[in-house]
Order: sequence, then structure tokens, then C-alpha cells
Amino acid sequence: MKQRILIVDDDPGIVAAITPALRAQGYEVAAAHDGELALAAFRQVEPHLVLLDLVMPKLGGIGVCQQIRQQSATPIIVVSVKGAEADIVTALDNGADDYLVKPFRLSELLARIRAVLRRGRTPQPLIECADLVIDTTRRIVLRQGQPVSLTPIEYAVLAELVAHRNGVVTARQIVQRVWGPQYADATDYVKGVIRRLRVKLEPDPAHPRYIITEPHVGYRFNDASGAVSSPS
Amino acid sequence: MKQRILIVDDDPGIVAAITPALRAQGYEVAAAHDGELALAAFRQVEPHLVLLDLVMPKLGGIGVCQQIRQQSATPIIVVSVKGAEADIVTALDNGADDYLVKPFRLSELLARIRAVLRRGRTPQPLIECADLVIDTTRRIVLRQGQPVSLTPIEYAVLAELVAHRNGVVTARQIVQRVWGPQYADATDYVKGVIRRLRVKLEPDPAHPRYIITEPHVGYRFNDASGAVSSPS
DNA sequence: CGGTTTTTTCACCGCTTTTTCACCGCGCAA
DNA sequence: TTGCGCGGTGAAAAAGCGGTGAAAAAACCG
Repeated sequence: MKQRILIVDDDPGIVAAITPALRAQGYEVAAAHDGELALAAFRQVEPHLVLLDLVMPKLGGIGVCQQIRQQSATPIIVVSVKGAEADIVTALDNGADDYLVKPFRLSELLARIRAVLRRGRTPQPLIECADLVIDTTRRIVLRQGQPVSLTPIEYAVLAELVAHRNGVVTARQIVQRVWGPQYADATDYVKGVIRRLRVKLEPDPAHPRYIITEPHVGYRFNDASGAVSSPS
Repeated sequence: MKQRILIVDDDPGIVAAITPALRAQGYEVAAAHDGELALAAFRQVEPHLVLLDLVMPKLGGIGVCQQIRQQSATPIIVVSVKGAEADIVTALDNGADDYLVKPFRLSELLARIRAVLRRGRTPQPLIECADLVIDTTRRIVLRQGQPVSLTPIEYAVLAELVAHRNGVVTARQIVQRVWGPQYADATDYVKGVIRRLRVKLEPDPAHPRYIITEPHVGYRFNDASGAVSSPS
């Protein structure tokens, strides 16, 4: 879904300068040239983000900020020539999420836009492959939707494998990470844990799909979901 | 509840300058002086906000940023002498929520802290599940509409569990939060309190529905009716 | 001050996990 | 073929953890 950005600035030059850059990043752009038009446009466009100038006819930036905040939590970045401490504090305390002083570097504006938009999302730190879901924040592993109970060591080893998913991890590495550096030679531990993990996680423990043995090298966690995302 | 802020900076002068100002605003302040300590402190303190310097021994600010982002959405404000466009963009794209160039105006920092914390807040003073209602603002717990009398320690432990509801909290974490860091090994306390809480809150204390034990890991407060099969 | 509640401490029990050890089977090279 | 290294299997011993109960100590309150 394309994200929509509303630019509110009475200087057509600014709008003209920013708009193409935003479009190039894949945003949809709308513009308004004074405070009242801004509120109308806000209701109509329902933008994901507002770029707001402070000095404007009809209704100042602060006023626009307050009005928007009364009805929505849409992020607002104030962009203004006014760089005084008081202006910045006032804007932020009236609902602005960020404040950028003109003249600004375009790439910084874009980065701040990304940062502010990123916050709204609730990223799921979930690792999924086929019938396995690993929720690293809640320390929970689901297999076909059913929770699988793992012991601390099992979970730690799994985490180590998943951290290097699709890459090979040696038994030595695993032992050092999970048990500690002084256990570097106790690679026997790993055998047992790997087996228990396979019994608990693999559809057919005798022919593993996820926890693959790379002979004479180590183990590899196979992420079957080949979905590779391409961030901006 | 007091909001906790973690300052990460290797310059004691900066820490000394900022800390009192933050305390005066009613924040709890913790500090770490290099990247590795920062991550350890982060896990222990679980701050609501991180103030992060970029240039540090052990592990740079960007690295800290990434590590924190892997496990949490806690807001991060980078505070650095490096004001170059590339530094700002890099930090923001690696998970920072805001970027402030040193030297900065204290009131601006405070305003940006307020702005960033304001977003994160999703106030839900009432937690309800099945026949339990927990009013975190009034420190009151209702069970089937009837108030349950909890001792201060019982309530503190319950609050700690509820704060991480559906996530696992270790006995060590609970003890450190409720009794203080110096009690980190006195996990025996927790056993007793958990038992009393179960007696007071659970319909069937022998088979808990809310305060679940995650064996060898810790405890979890179960919000939704996430049916977890348990052998009887 | 005395009585009550709350917190701390301790010992025991049963269960799960971890560790340890011996053995098996396969592939590979001498 | 035989010997060897590597990884899988199985089971039993050891260790650790959590639940329980109860009593001592401390805090609270009129």
C-alpha cells in the first residue's frame, strides 16, 4: 500500500522541491497552502504523515497541529525556518513528532520521514517457515499453531541456529555460545539437544527438513519460506 | 509509574549534565558507559527510552541501536557530536527515532523526549481477562467484581507480571524490580508470593490459568484464553 | 504495648532437564 | 575388507527447579 504524505506550506517553491523527491520514494503526495485548507485536505486525504510549515496564513502551524491531534494520532513533522528553542519546544509539545529547521538536507528529511512512519508499524519479530513459527520476544515456538514447549537449552540452541539461518553453525560454536567458552570441547552436548529439537520440531525427525546436518561441518537451519524482503 | 530513561554515553560529563535535569522532570535515570554495558543495562532496566551516543568503546551506537531493535521497539534518541548528513541518515535508518546534534539545548532535548514518549503511550489502565480486572492506576484488583486484597509485595509482583503480560518474566527479573537489584539471587521470595497470588486470584490455584509457570524460565501472565494443554 | 498481618527463611518432595556414557551405523580411505 | 571419524540413539545418573508447608522474624495498627 502506498503511503500518503500531506505537505502543508504556503511557499510553492518548497512544495515543488519536496514533492518529486517524495514521489520518487514511492509516496503519494498531496499539498495544502494554508492552515484551513490543510485541515480540509487532512480529512479528505487521510495521510499517513503530515509535513507542516509553521508560518502560514489563516491558521498557524501550531494551530493545525492541535486540530489534527484532536482527531488523530497521525505523525506530524514540522519543517520551519524558525529554529529558536522556544519554537521547537512549542511545536513538539503541541503534538509534533519531529522538527526540522529549514534549510534542511533532503536525505535527512527522507530519513526522518522513514523513522516516523516506521514507528507506527508494529513489526512482528516472527520467524516463520512452513509449519513453524518462532516468536523471539515471547520466547514461544509454535508448530502448526500449537505451542511447543522447549527447555532453556533447547531454545538457546534453536535460537543460535535460527540466528544464522540458512548458514552453517559448527557444534563448537553452538557449545561456546550456549554453555560458555570453557565448554568448547564438550560438543557431545549438542548431539543430544539437536535430537530432542528434531523430535519436537520436525514432522519426520529421521529426515529433518529444518535442522539439517552438514556432514563434517555443523548444522544449518533451513528456512523453507524463501520470501526475501527488499527494504527501501 | 515513573518512566525510566537509559543514558548511554562514554563521557561522564554529559551524563552528569543530563541526569539531574531528567530526574527533575520525574524520570528515573540509569546510565551505561559503553555499548556492551548498554545492552546489559537495557535488558535489566527495560527503559522506556534510550538516549544514545554514537561514539563509544566496545560497540558503537549504531550497533547498540540494531541490537536493541532486534528485541524491542523501545524508542531511541541518538545524541551525538556528529552532525553530518550521513550519520543522521544512518542512525535513523538503523532504528533511531530521533537525532539530536551536540551541543544541544536542554529544553529541546526534554521536548523531544516528551514527544517520543508521547507516541509510545497506549494507555490501558484497565486489564481484564475472564473474571479478573486489574486497575493499574488505582492499584485495585477485582475478581468477579469483588475486590481482592493484595499486600504491597503481592501487588508489585502482579504488576510486574502484568506489565509483560503474555511474555515470560524470570524470577530474577521480578526480584530485581520488586525488591531491588541487590536481591538478584533471592529468588526464593518469588515462590512464596506467586503461591499467595495464585491462591487469591486463580479459580483453581493448583491449575493456574493466569499466572503460568514456564518451566525453567520464569512466569507468564496469561491474558487471552490461550489454551495451553497441560497433562493432569 | 499486644495482636494481627505480612514477609522471610528453610527443608522436603517430586518432576524435568541436563549430563554422561556406551553403543550403533554410515561413509570414506588405506 | 577393515579401521576410523563422525553423527545418531538410548538410557540411566545427577543436578536443578518449582511447589508446598510451616515456623520465625518483621512490620503494621490500634
